Amino acid sequence: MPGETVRSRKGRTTRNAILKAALDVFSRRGYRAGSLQSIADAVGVSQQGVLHYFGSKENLLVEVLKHRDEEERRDRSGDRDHDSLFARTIDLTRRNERQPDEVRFFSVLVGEALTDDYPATDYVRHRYAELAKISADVLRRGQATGHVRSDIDVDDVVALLVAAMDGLQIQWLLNPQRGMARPFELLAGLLEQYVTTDPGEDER
Amino acid sequence: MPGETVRSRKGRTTRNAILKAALDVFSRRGYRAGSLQSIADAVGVSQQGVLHYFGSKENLLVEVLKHRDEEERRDRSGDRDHDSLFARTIDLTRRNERQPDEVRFFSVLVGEALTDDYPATDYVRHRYAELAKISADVLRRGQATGHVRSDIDVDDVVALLVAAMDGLQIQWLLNPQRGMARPFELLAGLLEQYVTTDPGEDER
DNA sequence: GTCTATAGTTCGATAGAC
DNA sequence: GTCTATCGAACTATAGAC
Repeated sequence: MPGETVRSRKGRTTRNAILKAALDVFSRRGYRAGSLQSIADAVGVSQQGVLHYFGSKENLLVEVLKHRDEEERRDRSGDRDHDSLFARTIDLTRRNERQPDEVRFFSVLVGEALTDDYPATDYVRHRYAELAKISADVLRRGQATGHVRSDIDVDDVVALLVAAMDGLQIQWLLNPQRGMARPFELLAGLLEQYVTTDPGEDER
Repeated sequence: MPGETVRSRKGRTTRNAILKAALDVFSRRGYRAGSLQSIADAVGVSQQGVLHYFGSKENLLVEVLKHRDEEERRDRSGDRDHDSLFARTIDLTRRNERQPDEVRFFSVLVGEALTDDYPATDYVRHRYAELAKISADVLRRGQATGHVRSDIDVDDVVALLVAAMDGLQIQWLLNPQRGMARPFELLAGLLEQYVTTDPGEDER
């Protein structure tokens, strides 16, 4: 049925255009202050046209998050297993510096997720938990193979690494002149040394 | 004129009650989503009563920020000059763990400040610039007295320190079980060592 | 699939009585 | 200093025509 195919193709592209516009609007205004009308205007449809595809504003946010998750998984697929956690995270920082809209989208989202009655707080919490688990597992594998000291608190290291990335993103978004890379590489270097070096003599 | 005094006293306490309620509402809902009505309800006045004292919602935010700045200055007044930057920041972290509402207020505010047309973006930018300047100056004084290595980038160290604090606050607010102190003390220890230790032999 | 019309809220702000 | 009344704007969502 050619008619069906054409209609569904058109729906697809419009749907994708809405997803892209929604990311942009939510990035520039946040979810709460970003209106369906402004998203619709960016795509060239009516506000009701947006709701036709996604049912509600909240569901639109959910779909934007799913879409971003998929694209992130694609970005990360180039990660090499033998790279250290810190080398991988530096790569991520460099990639992020090339997509400020996506970084701002998440930074703004996290801020809103700290407030009450926010539809994506559970998503954000889950996202942090998952990222911490993946990162901690990398370090634990290093401990198993003897590449990482076994007397360090892996969770503290991971929390610090993730925190630095979040905080540097904020500073970078507020003042893009200074990049994120150098302070982050400073931390990565210190942590790399910290997790691999033997403890001092007083510990043995 | 006793009448005048009584009236003005009443105004003062109501005004302060509004400031306190506004911090609470903005902390739990953000500035944009936090309504004057909910602030008024918390104080026990009408929405117009709030506007009587502050003129506009935006001005109310400005006054809340001024009020917080003063209280912070008071908190910091106990800082001892001979403490290192890192010791002072650890103290700040511990103080912050005792006032989650204030921490959330600023974390949410910073997230909103990343969006367009936000009335406090300049304030937030200025706040970061000032904090960075004060912190960098402490390290530079250390360089002048020989306590801090002179071949390190002070700005990178400060950016990293501030970033870690911001990021750990986010994680703590999302999941209060794990405190901020331990990962932050890990960083403070690494940085303390980094800024004071001599460079490796390859540098001399 | 896209539109118009519109319901139903909520919000910040102004005017003016007491 | 605090209130009631009210305006005007913005927003999400539903109903239904084409």
